[in-house]
Amino acid sequence: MKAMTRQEQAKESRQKLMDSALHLFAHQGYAGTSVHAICAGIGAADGLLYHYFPGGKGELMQEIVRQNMSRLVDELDSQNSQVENLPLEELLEELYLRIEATVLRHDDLIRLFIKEQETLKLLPFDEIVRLFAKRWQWFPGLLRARAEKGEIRPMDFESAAETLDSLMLYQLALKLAGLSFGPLADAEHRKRMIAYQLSLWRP
Amino acid sequence: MKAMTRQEQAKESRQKLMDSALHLFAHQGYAGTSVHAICAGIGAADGLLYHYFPGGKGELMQEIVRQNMSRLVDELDSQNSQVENLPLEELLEELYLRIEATVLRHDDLIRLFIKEQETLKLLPFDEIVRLFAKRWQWFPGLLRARAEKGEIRPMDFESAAETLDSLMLYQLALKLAGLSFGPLADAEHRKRMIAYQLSLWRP
Amino acid sequence: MKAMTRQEQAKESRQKLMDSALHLFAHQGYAGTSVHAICAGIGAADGLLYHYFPGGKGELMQEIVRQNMSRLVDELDSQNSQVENLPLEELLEELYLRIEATVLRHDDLIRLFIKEQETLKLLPFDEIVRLFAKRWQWFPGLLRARAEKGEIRPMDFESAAETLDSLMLYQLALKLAGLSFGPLADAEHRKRMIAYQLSLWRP
Amino acid sequence: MKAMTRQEQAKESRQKLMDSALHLFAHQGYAGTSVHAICAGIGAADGLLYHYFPGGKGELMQEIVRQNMSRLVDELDSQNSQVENLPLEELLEELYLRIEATVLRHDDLIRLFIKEQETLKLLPFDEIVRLFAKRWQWFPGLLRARAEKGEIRPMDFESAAETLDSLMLYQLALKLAGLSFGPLADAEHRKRMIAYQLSLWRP
DNA sequence: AATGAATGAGATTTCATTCAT
DNA sequence: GATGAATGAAATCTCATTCAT
Repeated sequence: MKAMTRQEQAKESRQKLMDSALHLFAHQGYAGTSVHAICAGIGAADGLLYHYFPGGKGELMQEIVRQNMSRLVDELDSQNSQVENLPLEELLEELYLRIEATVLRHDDLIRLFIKEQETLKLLPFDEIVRLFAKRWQWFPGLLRARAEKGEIRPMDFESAAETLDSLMLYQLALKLAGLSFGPLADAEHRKRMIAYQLSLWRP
Repeated sequence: MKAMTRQEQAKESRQKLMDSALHLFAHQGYAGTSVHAICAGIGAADGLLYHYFPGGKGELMQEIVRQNMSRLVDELDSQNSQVENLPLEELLEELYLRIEATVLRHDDLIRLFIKEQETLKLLPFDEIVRLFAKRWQWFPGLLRARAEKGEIRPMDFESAAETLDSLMLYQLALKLAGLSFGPLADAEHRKRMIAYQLSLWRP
Repeated sequence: MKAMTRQEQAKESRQKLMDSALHLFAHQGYAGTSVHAICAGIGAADGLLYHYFPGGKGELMQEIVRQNMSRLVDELDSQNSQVENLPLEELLEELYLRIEATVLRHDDLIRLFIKEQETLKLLPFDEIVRLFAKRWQWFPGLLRARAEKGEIRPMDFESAAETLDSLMLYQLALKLAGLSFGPLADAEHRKRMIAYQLSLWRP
Repeated sequence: MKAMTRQEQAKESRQKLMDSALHLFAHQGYAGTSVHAICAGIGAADGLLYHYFPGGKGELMQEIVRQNMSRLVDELDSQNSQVENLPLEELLEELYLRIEATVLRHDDLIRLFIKEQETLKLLPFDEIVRLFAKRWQWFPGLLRARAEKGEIRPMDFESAAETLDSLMLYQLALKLAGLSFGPLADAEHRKRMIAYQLSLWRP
């Protein structure tokens, strides 16, 4: 391993603290996580946290949300590329897999939002609204395009898109909760659900 | 107010403590709620909690989950009566409204489960599995019956039922989270979603 | 069982409380014993203690010491009768056995004195000094009488009596402490110790 | 006062807490001593105790017994050196004075054992049995050697040693209890008791 | 950059005591 | 005579935070 400059060390310690804290906050909640636990998690003394986050646990929390949220937004933003030409069946499957991968990669952040809903107030709301608006335009548009090609029949594309989104998110929620009996849980079931949707859409 | 025997008063105090605690736990989390806050919530001294729950906050939590869960199960159990003969459109609307009413009535319990997922371990799992199994039989069966009457066309009824359930629960989740932009949120939108589903199902 | 008058019941409850408390005080100390434990010990509610001892735990303690101490003094007072004519060997054995029986009968009171030495201040000191003075006269006198009869040789009878007393009390202390390896613990050992003393005293 | 490293200061704080606690436990009992009193005793905040003894009062108690007991054992172990050649009279006096000095030096530990007999369970029993065994060999052996030199007559040396031990310990117990009227309490009395024993032993 | 001793506010818990029933 | 619900003061304990090293 290369020797580290002071600056690099500092950056690493800071990041480790944030990671340790995010994990603990996600699983035990903000109030349920002690500064001591966070520091012990990276083998450091309690005081160190205040070196990097003079505002204490609260400031640490804010930084965590800011940093991780911006990563998540970036990822979601570049999510829909290069699927538009797939056959519809594969496209739906691919969409789910991508969301699932993203959600699982940001596991702890999402758990944190669920556990501590006040943190939602820390979020850049414009950003998020923009994301949703984008999707609500993109997904129905994609379905409409397929209808125009005759692949599926005309219908209420917004409602169709929402139905699929709800199915995916509901499924992911079950997964995060550790409940295994949701509809899309395994490939088999997922394919069946997709087939069902497609059968209804077929012209 | 009627005169109360001492026993009744005791029971009421105990119940008030549980209600106060459930509300606070649901909104601030278990670790974020102090015994003092719980007791102050009913205008009692801190010590009283230990009179009724010698095991402290922990025992109180368990009792809350036990009691409220059994109420919720009872309610869900008797949920589907007297809807079977409605026109399909009204039936779907009625189903959603019933679930919504139940969920909102058990608002705090459900928030508690979401915030403190460990509490799920306190649950009577057989009971819950039974509930789900029952619904997974009942709902597809109902759709099948309608198909036999020619009201809708034949299809994968299990998948159809799951799709509707996911739509409803996803929607309720958004509602609990205070996010207003979900598909079924207002009557208008709800009717549109239902119309969409029915349009696909129509023979 | 005969029916009890109110008065008898009251007396019995009061006495039961004192017994329960003495036992607990003796084993867990005054500070380590809760009013609740005392009452639970006789299957009564906490409030009852204040019915009989309005001064609370403190008054109860005083009453206990007063009552039990006066019983103990009475017993010690009538302790030395009818031994004076026994052969010396039997006499010494008998003396020990009597003290032992008395001490074990007042087990809890004595433990209480040991644990809570402040309680000694509650004692009627004249009474106790009188007791000791009496014994310090009686026991050496008895030995002197035996010497005059030629049964043992002349010596410092006060010191001899003290030696024997220390032996007996030391032994009893070990017994109360649950330590089994003291000199007089079993009959065998006791006889040997007595034989040793007599061998020294023999003319 | 010399400058102290942080480590030394920490050690000292820890030790001061133990000393403060031992003293209070010995005089007011474990249950009768509050954490606040212990900390106030060294001018520290209450929380400090938990820094050094995360297990609280209980752990502190254990550590106290462990540490002080091992000191006491060490001292008792090296107790009998350089007395063996004294004239018997001086030897007996010296033996008592040594035990007395040791006991008074460990005053608080011994009071603690007396007050809280459960602490006896925390002791290293092998160690203690070894100590007693050692003394039960040494003391009678010493008397036997004197008999062989013709200084005293032959007798049951074990019983003789036990008698003396009981006399000494009984005496120390009275002293600790603050009762002044025991046989060895003052030099005068002590000499008389020793003279009495020697008079019996003289050939 | 990092430590961990020390603090003190506040959380949890225990318990003697009161009093209406 | 007896109960046990309720109180509130004090005890135990936790924890975020500070700061000297």
